[in-house]
Amino acid sequence: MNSGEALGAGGPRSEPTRRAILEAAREAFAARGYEQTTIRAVAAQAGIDPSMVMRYFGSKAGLFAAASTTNLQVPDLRPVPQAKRGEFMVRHFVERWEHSLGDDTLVFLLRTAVTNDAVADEMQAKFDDLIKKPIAAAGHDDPGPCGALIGAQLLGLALCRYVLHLEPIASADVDTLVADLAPAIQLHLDIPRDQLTRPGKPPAPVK
Amino acid sequence: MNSGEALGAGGPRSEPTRRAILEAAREAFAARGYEQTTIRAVAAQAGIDPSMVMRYFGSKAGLFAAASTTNLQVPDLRPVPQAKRGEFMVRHFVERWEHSLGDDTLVFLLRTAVTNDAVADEMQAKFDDLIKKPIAAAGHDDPGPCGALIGAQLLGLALCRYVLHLEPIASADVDTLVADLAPAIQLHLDIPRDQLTRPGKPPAPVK
DNA sequence: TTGGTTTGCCAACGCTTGTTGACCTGATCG
DNA sequence: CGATCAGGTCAACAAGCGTTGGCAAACCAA
Repeated sequence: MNSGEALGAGGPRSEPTRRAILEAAREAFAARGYEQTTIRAVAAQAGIDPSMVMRYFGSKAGLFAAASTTNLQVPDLRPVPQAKRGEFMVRHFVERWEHSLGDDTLVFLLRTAVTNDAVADEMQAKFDDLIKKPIAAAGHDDPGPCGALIGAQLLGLALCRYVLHLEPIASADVDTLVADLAPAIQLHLDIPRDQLTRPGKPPAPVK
Repeated sequence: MNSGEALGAGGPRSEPTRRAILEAAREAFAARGYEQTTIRAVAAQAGIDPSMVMRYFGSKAGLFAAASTTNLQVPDLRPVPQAKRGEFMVRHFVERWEHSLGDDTLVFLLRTAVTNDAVADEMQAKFDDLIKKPIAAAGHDDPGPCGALIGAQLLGLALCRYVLHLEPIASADVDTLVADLAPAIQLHLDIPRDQLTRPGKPPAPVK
């Protein structure tokens, strides 16, 4: 939209405020979702005036876009032996999620992706990078459907544990979770995909 | 809060309007979530005045509560042979979700449960009835963790297919989905749970 | 010291929201 | 026929929202 990034505050002296706003924004977006989060509340949490948020990020949407750029850590499956890749993936994501509870990135993304279609698209791209690409790089035949199935399972876990607080998943410890989910993930990595998620397969309606 | 349900319109002549409001409300809540849905929009869709919604349901929260009471169909696993129960459960839920796209109950619940804690609690109770109870009735040893894991997987599927529109899950046909997910569900039904999700197991920290 | 730029606060704008109360209308019933 | 009353409309309220423009103070280069 805008070419020059002509936002109000660009000087080096404004960095602390900028970071305070972003931190408050991420926390608020994670706690209450996009619509329910108010610029006034973010500004109050950051200890400055609401108009400052506008000067720094242009609009509420701009603030959200700035707050949702995250540095993701992509797992490398290649050195992991085939039979242990399921467990490795589950542990990788769950441990990252556990440690990122400070900045709330995951809940923040999940809460908003569900309400906001643009964020949902962005999340799809993110999951392609995070799941399908490593699977493809590890030499899997069909990373598309396989990655989607694994992604669905991990997202379901995240949803139940961090957003819905569904017991006993919400209060299980990490090792238990990994032990429980690893076989199912491994199954999707191992299973030969002769008849599975492919467009245009010969229809064989059971009913 | 109120003891006598003293809402404005209770006569039999108001039934069509009441149903029109509820249908419009479910559609709107499913499409846009709780906060984003306005009483004015619901009223317009139902072809009446916003104040009528207040007379019928008291408040926006009351409208939501009325719109979210649904009749769920609990699967009966007992006549299904053990080895086919995974496939049966996946098919049962996916087919119900596919056919309920007319009234949007599922998306409606998912969208709101993510933003609204009270709805999340309600959803947990609903999933207990829908998943854990049938598993327990079928004689499973440990329906709690097992049901939660299956629930997480099914919720992940629903989230990816109906809310996030994650490809290729979003546009896969039902039979493909069932074939893909059934083994993983079956795995959770079959697996012996010696070391799994139990509180108070001896801690064996890997790290 | 001077002068311009940056950082910030304040007060207000226009708008939408949920909600309310006064008024109309048409069916029902004595 | 006239009274009654539920079902429905209309206009307005107070509150909260994102957003804007003006103005004070702090900073830094000259």
